[in-house]
Amino acid sequence: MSRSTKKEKFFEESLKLIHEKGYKATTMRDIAEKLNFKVANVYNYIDSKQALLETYLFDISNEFLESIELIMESSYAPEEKLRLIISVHVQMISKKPYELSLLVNEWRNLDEPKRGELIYLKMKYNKKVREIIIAGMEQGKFRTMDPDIATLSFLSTLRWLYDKFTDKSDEHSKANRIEIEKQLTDFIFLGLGNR
Amino acid sequence: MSRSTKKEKFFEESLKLIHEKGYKATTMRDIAEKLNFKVANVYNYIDSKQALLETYLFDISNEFLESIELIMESSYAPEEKLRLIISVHVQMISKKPYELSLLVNEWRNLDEPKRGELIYLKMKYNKKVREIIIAGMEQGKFRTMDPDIATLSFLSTLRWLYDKFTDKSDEHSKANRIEIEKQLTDFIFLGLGNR
DNA sequence: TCGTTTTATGAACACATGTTCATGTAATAT
DNA sequence: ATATTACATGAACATGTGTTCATAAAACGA
Repeated sequence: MSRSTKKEKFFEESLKLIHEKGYKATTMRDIAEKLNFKVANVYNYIDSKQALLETYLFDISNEFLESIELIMESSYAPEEKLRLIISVHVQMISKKPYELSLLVNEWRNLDEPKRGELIYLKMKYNKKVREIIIAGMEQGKFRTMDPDIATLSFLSTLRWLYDKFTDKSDEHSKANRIEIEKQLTDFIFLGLGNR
Repeated sequence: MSRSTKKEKFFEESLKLIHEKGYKATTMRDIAEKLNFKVANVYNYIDSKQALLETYLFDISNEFLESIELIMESSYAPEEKLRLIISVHVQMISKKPYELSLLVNEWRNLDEPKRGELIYLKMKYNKKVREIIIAGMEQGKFRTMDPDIATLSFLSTLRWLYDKFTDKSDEHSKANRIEIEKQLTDFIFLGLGNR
């Protein structure tokens, strides 16, 4: 097993464990056992359990924020911006479904002050989406509706996607990813209704 | 403080604690402290921590399933059925937001076999929604799209509502509840797009 | 008032868990 | 071949946690 692969394997397996059992329910001994070594050795890979969680959450959060900031600063129209956001989400989820799962489910297990920092990042992200939606309404491109509910609904639709990619019961190809993006975009802009 | 109120208070405060800290992170001592008594006394209200979680999760699940079964067995058209489901969700969430939060976030902390049982109930529910959506598509009332994505998106939009009702930063009246239901229904059937 | 139920407590136990440390072996680089 | 880095272990510690038990006030119904 090559050099960096060992550390990668560690982060990969730990991530999956935390995803499936939850952060609090996953013990350092669980992680060690999954990797076929003893507890003490875990600390050659990471400083603490808390640091492990932080790594996953902030890495993925920052990656997300960078994307949305680029989109925000572009001159695309609101509708195009939302399309891009959907696209980024689907790409991200197809590449890092377990990280996304943690971001949804485990952020509150962060200790302060990291917890506050992450909440701040999340709020920042939500506000940007909200701005885009409001802009779209003002330009008459989106239906006029409560901006909070619109934002919440939009984001909710994207949040649960990781389910489809962490679920081992079926396989997903790249072609599938593109199709999912289309399906989602249609749902968000057109809804379930027929015309 | 009257007789049953004491027990009610116990379940109410425990519920809020678990909602805000998470099941694993909430200790029996936390609960005792919040209610101004000592740990041992907790066991005069509930048999075990696990039993506490089970109570919340299965009560709310069954309540949900009863509703959807009535809806399923009715002769309403698919679109009306979905409208009813949305309505039930919003009502439920406005009445029991914390229970709903647990159902979304804490089900995996159940020990087997209860965990499996709850997953089964959830799948049962999802399948029924899926059936309605497929029926609607076949009757040409809904846009034709991937039924899995449609189902997932529909449910996702409803799942996160508890956020709005557990968030202490703003107040919610009954009037608000009706309006939220309308907003959500429109989002789901019409999407964000203008016509 | 007396018996019963409800509500409460301190003390203790058994076990799990995050972490440290001193030490050892295997792999790699120079 | 040797120095350095990566990977691994056993043992131990401090603390946290769910739970039990014997017991006692307090509240309540008769």
